[in-house]
Amino acid sequence: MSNYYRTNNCGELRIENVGQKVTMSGWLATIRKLGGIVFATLRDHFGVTQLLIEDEAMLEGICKETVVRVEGEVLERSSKNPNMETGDIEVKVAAIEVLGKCQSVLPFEIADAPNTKDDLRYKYRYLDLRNPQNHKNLVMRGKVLKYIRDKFDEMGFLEVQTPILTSSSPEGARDYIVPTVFSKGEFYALPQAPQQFKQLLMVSGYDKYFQIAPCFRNEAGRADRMTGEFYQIDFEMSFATQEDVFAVCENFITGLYNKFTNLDVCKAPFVRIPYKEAIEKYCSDKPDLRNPLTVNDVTEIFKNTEFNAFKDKTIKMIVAPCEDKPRRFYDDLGKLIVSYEGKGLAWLKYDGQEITGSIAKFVTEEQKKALIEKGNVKAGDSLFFIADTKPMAIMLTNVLRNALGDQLGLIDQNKVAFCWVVDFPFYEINEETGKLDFSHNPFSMPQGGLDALNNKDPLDIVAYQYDLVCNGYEMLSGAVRNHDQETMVKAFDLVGYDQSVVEQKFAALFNAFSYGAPPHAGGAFGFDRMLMQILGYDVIREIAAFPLNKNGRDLLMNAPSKIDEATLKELGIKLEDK
RNA sequence: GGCUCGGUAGUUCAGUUGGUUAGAACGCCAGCCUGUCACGCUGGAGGUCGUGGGUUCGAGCCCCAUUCGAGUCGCCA
Repeated sequence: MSNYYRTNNCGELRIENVGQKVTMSGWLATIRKLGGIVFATLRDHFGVTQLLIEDEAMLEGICKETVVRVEGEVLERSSKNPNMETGDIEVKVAAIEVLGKCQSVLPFEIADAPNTKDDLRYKYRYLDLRNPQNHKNLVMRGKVLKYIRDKFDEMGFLEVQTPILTSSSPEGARDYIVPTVFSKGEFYALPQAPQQFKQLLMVSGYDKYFQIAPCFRNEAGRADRMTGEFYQIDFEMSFATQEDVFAVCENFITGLYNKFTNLDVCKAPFVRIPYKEAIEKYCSDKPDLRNPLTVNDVTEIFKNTEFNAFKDKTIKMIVAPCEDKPRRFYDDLGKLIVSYEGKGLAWLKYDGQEITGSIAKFVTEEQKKALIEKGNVKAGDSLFFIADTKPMAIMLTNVLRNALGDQLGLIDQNKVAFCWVVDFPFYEINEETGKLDFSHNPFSMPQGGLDALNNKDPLDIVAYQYDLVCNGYEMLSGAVRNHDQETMVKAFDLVGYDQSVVEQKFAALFNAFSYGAPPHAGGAFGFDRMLMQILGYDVIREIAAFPLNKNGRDLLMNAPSKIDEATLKELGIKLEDK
């Protein structure tokens, strides 16, 4: 492409172009005046090229980040810069034209953008994105999106766009609601996920669907969780089993990570860990398998203890090599546990001969022996104990395991460890009501089907429900769906809902299943979180073009914002006085 | 909604037990400088210390309230 503005972009000129007359346009990234001679750099989407300006007067009134068009000749540099792709050449400028003026004082320096406070960066995101590293992240996002579309296409999936304006869903997160002039007092909701639509597409016979789907949840964000809106790689397959889904995902995800990272990606098929085992072994349903530490349940060993802190508690133990760790190390871990509302952290040390430590005097010789055997304790190991109610003990032990792995340097940052967590329980006892409730997705298929629902203890039923976990992050959640009306009615019956409730709450899907639904299964990857990991960030907003802050505020466009009285009236909305 | 941390120059930060005129680096402006690439040197401008109260002879610093931001818990099937 060659036009008035440019014959070449700022990233492409090399030594073989020396002697050519060129025109280039871009932003003046740096200006270095040496007296009589000026070096500047010109930056665009493609790269950076050095300009040589022999008459300082040509830059009169022009400051950094001004958009200019320059004409000149490509020269070989007398002092080359091996750190620059275009570092062998420079363009000797014959003429400069200002295309876009710039203020002399910027809110922050472009080169230093990543070190600026986030709120300022997002208010001036268009400047922040000029920073070459930040700029590249968005380019990578585009490339990853293209890879995903190509790959799913290649695997036989059809991309279908499902509605953004839809109805409020009765479960899950809070919805964003949207008023309309067509019907005062009624509202659309933005989809939290295209769940029902994609299942309906299976009923329509599209066989394999996918979508890079915008999803909306009216909940506050976190460092690793987008506020408001985010994207899922959503897919569904007809006539597919759980294993078919796993094969598709493993093929896709290993290909993706191998193409876009230099990390050591574990080979497919990935380890499958039943939910129950994950909780026992790691105290987590999303274990970081790079962390070699595992959990021992030692409740039995302390069954008759006189130690008050352990009495009638669930007691979990982690054994970790902590030789040479100072007292402070243990105290800080204790503080961490307390910050999660734990009572504290008990610990012991083993030197090969003796067991000592904070709670040693409360532990009998017999118990010490049993602990050493149970935890396969070696000289130099420390034993950490969490004693609490069962749910708290599990939560706290997970915190402890992650902290130990991190602080003892046990986690290989170069590795990508995937695993499937499978066989999630279908039902659980609701903590508040004490009644039976769905533990996850009421639409997933209970293993054993109708027969299991009729004949098994509900708490023993597991679902064809699965999570793909990567380095401790939940990367995908999915299920084999329940596509049978009778089974669905029974599933809801067990938690006390009669058929009318199902018909009412999930009318479209329930009705559709009465017109011939294929067995189907699928899932959805969290796209943003995946990309964050691929690009090596731990703040998810970094990899979105124009992110909301954690409170859902768009600092650049100033959204959400008030709307005028006339519009409100048209929508039939009255605001409460504050 | 709870808890923790933070808001001082355009930016990133320092600011001692409360005590003269609130500092540094980078950036900006001016001058000098012909091979820089984090150019260099000299000088200069730039601050309602988030906001509102209070304590005190005196507050960037202590107290109360409030607001904004970050992290986290709740929440996110």
